[in-house]
Amino acid sequence: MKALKIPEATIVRLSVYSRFLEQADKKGIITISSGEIAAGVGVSPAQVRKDLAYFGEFGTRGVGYNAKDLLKHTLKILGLNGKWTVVVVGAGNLGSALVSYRGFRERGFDITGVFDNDLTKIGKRLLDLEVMGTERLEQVINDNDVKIGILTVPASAAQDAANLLINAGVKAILNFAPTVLSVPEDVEVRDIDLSTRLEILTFHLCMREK
Amino acid sequence: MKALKIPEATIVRLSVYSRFLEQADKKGIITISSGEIAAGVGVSPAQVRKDLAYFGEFGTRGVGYNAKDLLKHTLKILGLNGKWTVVVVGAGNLGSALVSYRGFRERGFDITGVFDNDLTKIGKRLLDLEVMGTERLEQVINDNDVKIGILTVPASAAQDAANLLINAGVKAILNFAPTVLSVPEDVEVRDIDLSTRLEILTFHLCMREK
DNA sequence: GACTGTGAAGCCATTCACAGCT
DNA sequence: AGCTGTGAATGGCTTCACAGTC
Repeated sequence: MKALKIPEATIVRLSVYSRFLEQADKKGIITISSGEIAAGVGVSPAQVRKDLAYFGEFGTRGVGYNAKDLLKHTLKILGLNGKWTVVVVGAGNLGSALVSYRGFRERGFDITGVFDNDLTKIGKRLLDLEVMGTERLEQVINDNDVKIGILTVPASAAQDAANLLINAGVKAILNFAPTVLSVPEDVEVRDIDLSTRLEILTFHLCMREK
Repeated sequence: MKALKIPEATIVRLSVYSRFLEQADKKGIITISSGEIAAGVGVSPAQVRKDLAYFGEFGTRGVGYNAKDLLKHTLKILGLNGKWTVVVVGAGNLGSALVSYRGFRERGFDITGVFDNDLTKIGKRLLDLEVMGTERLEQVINDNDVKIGILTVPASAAQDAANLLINAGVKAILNFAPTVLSVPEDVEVRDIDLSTRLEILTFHLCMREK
């Protein structure tokens, strides 16, 4: 079992398999084959087997995988055997929506702080949290051992906000601001660029009408 | 120049180049090189040239690209020379946030309807829109020639909502529900799975501490 | 001298096909 | 007979390197 160079696409699919296995397990399914998983998530059976094989031998030849077992393995691989505390910087519409997003909690993510430096937003209540000024960012991050930050500030404020997070000890950033962040190489960044996502669709719509 | 098989990654980058060029143009920059674009968006100069070359010869050897010109080309390629009307299905926190998301309007996307079948949400005001019941979906889509739908409903409701959109004539769906949609092959779907995005980060955090 | 456009090379991910178990 | 695990083949994207142009 060698965990040397794993394709990012494999990790993305692993997350999807993991959720699919959760459902299967809930339905009482005991044994599941690569073909069944593949059909459920829309990839090829060979892809499922290859992806899993990066991390070990979880199945039984001639039989398949034990659903509950494989679920545990996928969660472990993704680092989801435990809670993660997360902070959100940017308490606009998007940031506020993410604080209430159930999908995060269901997968073990706990948002422990929301920050903004807009005075009109500070003090606003979101679920059981109150929007704080960014001067309290460092303290909250230290107190709760936060390793992950979500950035939902305007592009113009994104680099500054990222620097605050990084200085306070955050090691991973999910960036919704449509801008390229520069960060030290021990910090992981992934972007979610909402407009770009829509533009992929418009591109294809245009292609088709030819 | 033939536009036969263009990598999805190229389209994603094109969207990023396009936004970068908008900023450059705003700053009064007339001429820009592949190296400058590359530095601005974090890719290699060769990648920039290769991406652009899929669609034509936009530059001048020995000189570079005309910023305004190239901007226009990229927008045209992405289908952004004009407005796109969009509907949002699911008026929860996330759907509501997207209705107000400025990034969409800045790139020519106009949200013309928000729908839900939760009676407590119908009638709620979001900017200049009022949340409607899904029975009015088809009419709004037809009246406004809507080709794009954004899905922000729970996973359990996603396939039904997608079917409504497709039956009404929508040809592209941006799906935030963590589930695999089945759609006819003339409909484009792209997923944004927020939890998966975070899980990529936790995976890497776990790798690192070894 | 500087920079684009592009064929060729290199690299990485997916698919194939089959040996190995049950 | 059925299904996993995997080396080999394939396919596709990125990088290289240079000819072509200003």
